[in-house]
Amino acid sequence: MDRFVSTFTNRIDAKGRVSVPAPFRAVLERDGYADGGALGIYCYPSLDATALDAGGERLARTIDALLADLPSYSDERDELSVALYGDVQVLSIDGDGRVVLPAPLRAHCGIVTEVTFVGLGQKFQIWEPGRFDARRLSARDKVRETRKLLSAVTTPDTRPLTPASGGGDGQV
Amino acid sequence: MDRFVSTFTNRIDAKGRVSVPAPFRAVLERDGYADGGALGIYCYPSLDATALDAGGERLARTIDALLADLPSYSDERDELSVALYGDVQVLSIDGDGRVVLPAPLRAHCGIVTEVTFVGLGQKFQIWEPGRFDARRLSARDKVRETRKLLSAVTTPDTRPLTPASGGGDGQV
DNA sequence: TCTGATACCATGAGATCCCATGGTCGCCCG
DNA sequence: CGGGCGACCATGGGATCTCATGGTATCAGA
Repeated sequence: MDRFVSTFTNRIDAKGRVSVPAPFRAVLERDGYADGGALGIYCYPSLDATALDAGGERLARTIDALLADLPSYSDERDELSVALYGDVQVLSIDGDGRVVLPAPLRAHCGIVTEVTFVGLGQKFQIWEPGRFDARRLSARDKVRETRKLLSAVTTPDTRPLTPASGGGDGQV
Repeated sequence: MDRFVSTFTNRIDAKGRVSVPAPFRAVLERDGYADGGALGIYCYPSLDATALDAGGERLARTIDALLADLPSYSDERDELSVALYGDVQVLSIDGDGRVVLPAPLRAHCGIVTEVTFVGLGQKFQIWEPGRFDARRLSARDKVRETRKLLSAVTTPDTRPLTPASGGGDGQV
């Protein structure tokens, strides 16, 4: 399976366009087409970070799967759908491999002139470079602490240790 | 599969016309024709929310399927039929991609000059922008609450290793 | 004839596409 | 081993087209 891996920082132009890193585009192409025939990415504000979450068709299917379990015509389902689909934007990738980041999404992460793409395996995130730096540092510390904790205590509670990941993240 | 995704706010004119967002129209076109050859949408007041539910042919078939499960001539089925079919209107889309929202439907959601279209995957909803804002916030909170539950249930497989990422955050 | 509704037309702003440029990396040939 | 050639990729700008929105004309029913 192809994954989104490593980080790239690209410049945003006056029209709000950014090049999606070529390796990410390659993954998206295998992943399916998110924009009715053309290549595109699903993108939405992260719930607990000042960043955007993004991915391809597979990400969308994950959301489908979440909602499929809930009964049709329940208010609960509608409400979750609002958050899961209502906040999502489909950014279509143009012939040059770029997407337009709409102003509201940029505002959510404080993006001005540069954006950092961060591979997270199944999906990737979009950050303002400065904020991501800070995040990265604090996350490293956290991972170290956690590791000590885990090795000290014999029973790792809930979740398997994944070296680079600080928490149980990963699917929508 | 095509989904209704993201939100759009459009202006309503003196005749009660609104443009259906172009991406939604694209989905409807693939979805089938709801108005005997011309493009149209099924639309009815939401059961639980001050909004309208709307969709194309697929939505209609979903309702059919729902009713088919209930025993014929049962009270429950009759009630549900009335609730689901009784208030349904077929709004036909004109050559410019607009529909006319009848006054009763507008009244149900408190719509005056602007309407917000919210993609919910299989269907979409029509809101008065102000009321939708509130709904959106509560929906986001709800997802936050439900998230652990969801990820516990739905974690497929794939916890890919993400070398470059420090942040173990960022799911939905 | 009057009224309400539907279809047709016009326009401006925003988004999309296409082409051009510069820089970097890898490869091949000298 | 070094130099040069070519491909790929990020970036900028200009032209074109789509879309939302307002207005006018046409039609049917009352």
